[in-house]
Amino acid sequence: MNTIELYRKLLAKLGPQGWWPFDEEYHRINNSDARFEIIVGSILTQNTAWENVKKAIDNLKKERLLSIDGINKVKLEFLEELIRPSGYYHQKAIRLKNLASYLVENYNSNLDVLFEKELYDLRRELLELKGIGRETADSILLYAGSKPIFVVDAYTMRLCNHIPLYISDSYDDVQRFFQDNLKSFFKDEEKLVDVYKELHALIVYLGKTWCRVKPICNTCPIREDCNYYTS
DNA sequence: TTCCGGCGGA
DNA sequence: TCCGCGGGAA
Repeated sequence: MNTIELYRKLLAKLGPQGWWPFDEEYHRINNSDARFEIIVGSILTQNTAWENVKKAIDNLKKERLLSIDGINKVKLEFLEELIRPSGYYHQKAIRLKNLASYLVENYNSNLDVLFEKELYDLRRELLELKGIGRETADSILLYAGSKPIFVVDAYTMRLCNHIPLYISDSYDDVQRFFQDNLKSFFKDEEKLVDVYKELHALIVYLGKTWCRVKPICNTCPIREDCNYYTS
């Protein structure tokens, strides 16, 4: 079992996951607000079930506040109220407003300028912001910016240990492992970005459904390749 | 009760 | 490295 096989097997068994920006809606309206929505989602979903994030995003849409200027102008207390379903709403409201004001002041609310920056320069820059750690920064870069960077999360770590695919507790090491493997196989950068997007989504689904803290191995789609099940 | 597409602070 | 943050659904 290697990263390529993992990708192929998960895609074959589970199908494409339809994460951003695979939705037709995001292809159709490939504008700044759509990209900003991905950024907002990546912050709201921090340790939070996606269903709850959707409610928060719907609330923002309903109030027509799901834009850089909208978040920048809205009162903090009202923003908290709108995003309450996504949990941690005090800190997440502050994180959103920090980010929005940062985008207004430094990029004149223009995400195209933001994503023109070199990948790792921009990554360092995003990590400076309060409320954006490695996973959130990488989600923003990959899903909103279509930059070639692989998102690692708790599921990825667990899966790597169970198979085992690569043993490490280091986010950076696991990320480098996936990227080195996949980019040597998928030479075309656009394809590589799509693989990064899809594989992370597939791993999340796998982790949410089978490879949990208490794994449900007997129906897991990759149990035959996993040492955790076969031993 | 558990778990969720983490993060900052100490 | 551990802890608080937090609502919603199973």
